[in-house]
Amino acid sequence: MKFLIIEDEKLLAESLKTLLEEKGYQADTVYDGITGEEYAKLDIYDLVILDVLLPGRSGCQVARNLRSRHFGTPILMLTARAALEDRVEGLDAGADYYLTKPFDSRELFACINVLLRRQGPQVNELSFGNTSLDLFSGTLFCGEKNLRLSAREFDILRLLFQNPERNFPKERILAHVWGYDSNAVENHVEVYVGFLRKKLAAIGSNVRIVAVRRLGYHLEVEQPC
Amino acid sequence: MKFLIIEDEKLLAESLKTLLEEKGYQADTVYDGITGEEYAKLDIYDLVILDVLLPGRSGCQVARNLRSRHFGTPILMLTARAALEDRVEGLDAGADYYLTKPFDSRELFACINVLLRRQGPQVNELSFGNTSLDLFSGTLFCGEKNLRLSAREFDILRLLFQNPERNFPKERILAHVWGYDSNAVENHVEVYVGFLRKKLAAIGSNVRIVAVRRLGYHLEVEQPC
DNA sequence: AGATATGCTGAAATGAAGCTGAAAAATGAC
DNA sequence: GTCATTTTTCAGCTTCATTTCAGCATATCT
Repeated sequence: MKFLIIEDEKLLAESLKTLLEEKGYQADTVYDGITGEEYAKLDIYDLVILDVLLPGRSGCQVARNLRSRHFGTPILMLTARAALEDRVEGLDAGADYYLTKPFDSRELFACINVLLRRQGPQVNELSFGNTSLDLFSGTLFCGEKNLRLSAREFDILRLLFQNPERNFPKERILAHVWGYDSNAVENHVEVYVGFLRKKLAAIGSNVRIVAVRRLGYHLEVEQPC
Repeated sequence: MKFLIIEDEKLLAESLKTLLEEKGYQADTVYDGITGEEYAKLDIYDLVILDVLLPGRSGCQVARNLRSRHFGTPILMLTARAALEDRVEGLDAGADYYLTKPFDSRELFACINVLLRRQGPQVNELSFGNTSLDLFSGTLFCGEKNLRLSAREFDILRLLFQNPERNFPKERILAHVWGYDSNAVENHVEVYVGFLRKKLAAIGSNVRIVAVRRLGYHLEVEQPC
């Protein structure tokens, strides 16, 4: 679970990061709107904490830009400005919750829980075709057979299982699984897709990982002829 | 779109109902927690507006009971109690937003929009005629049939679907899809338009790609003769 | 009508994107 | 330390989306 904190008061940003890390979350901090928007666009975060008053580009503008590009991650907007107009503007810009400084850490965590909870009920198993992926054990099930996946294999397959029909470019898989700043190359994804295809075949799954050139990978259920 | 208002101040409940109906929503009002919970369990509402201080059963208790039964409808909690403890308790109980009375109607609608915005699966598509283009999967849908597009086909058709009636000169399509500095020639566009016309026909679409000499391509819905 | 420009199409060539097997390196358990 | 497993690297191979091209069709102009 990884958070992005966009907040120019470095002291507050760092104390937020510390708070989150104490709860076992990861967090990246950036200090201006333009950089923040770049980071958010990587689409590797589960929640964005966004200040309104920022150098470079206002939080509202950042939210609007992101939402216009169908950015789906929850945004928690944070600000000292309590005026009604600001709250309405923030929410209309695409924020999912508006919290006024100073706030209590319990309230912050209550909000975070709400936003993460709304991401859909906590499932512990994803299914597609005749196959399911156990999220706790990282095990692939198909009928009686099952197979343990390695960490990387699991991360990739979970991403695909979450949106089976959607195309995930290698670039995005790299950012999601290896991290945007890693020096992993696209061939890593190809190799792992190879591993996963073998494992799917080994348990007799009818799920296929299909490559669409330049657009990425997605899942399909094999059609019986 | 139907709302449930659980609020014991009848005056406020009715004015909320009126406000919502002015915006074209339907709303039912109930005045105590126990009845409210019964109504909510019908699971026919798109959003529940829930007061905290209620006769019969508190709003927090209602929310907790509902959430423990996997009640998924968004809950907007409404109250005069602004204390931190109350906000945290309300959110932890399962509310999705906590609004303090007195509130402005603009703020109320901003919240409602936030809560309704997140409903439904993440679908992102452009439609024209009887056909739609899924932007996540690069798939063309028409009735039951669907077809995946290649990267270039997808880029071109997305451009056309974004402004169906507008003419796009080949030169502009080249710049947009192949890039300004590419050495692609106009025949590439012609060839791809050919591919796309075949695919549109294959799924029975009534969308035509029409060429206007010198002006470019645009979309039209085929008129039945 | 004839000439010219523009758009359409099927088939073949090409090359970048993706695949694979094997080996090396890293990690972690014991 | 060993051994097993996972991850990374790499070079050669395959394949299919893209490109190329030649010829045909249709619109526009003189």
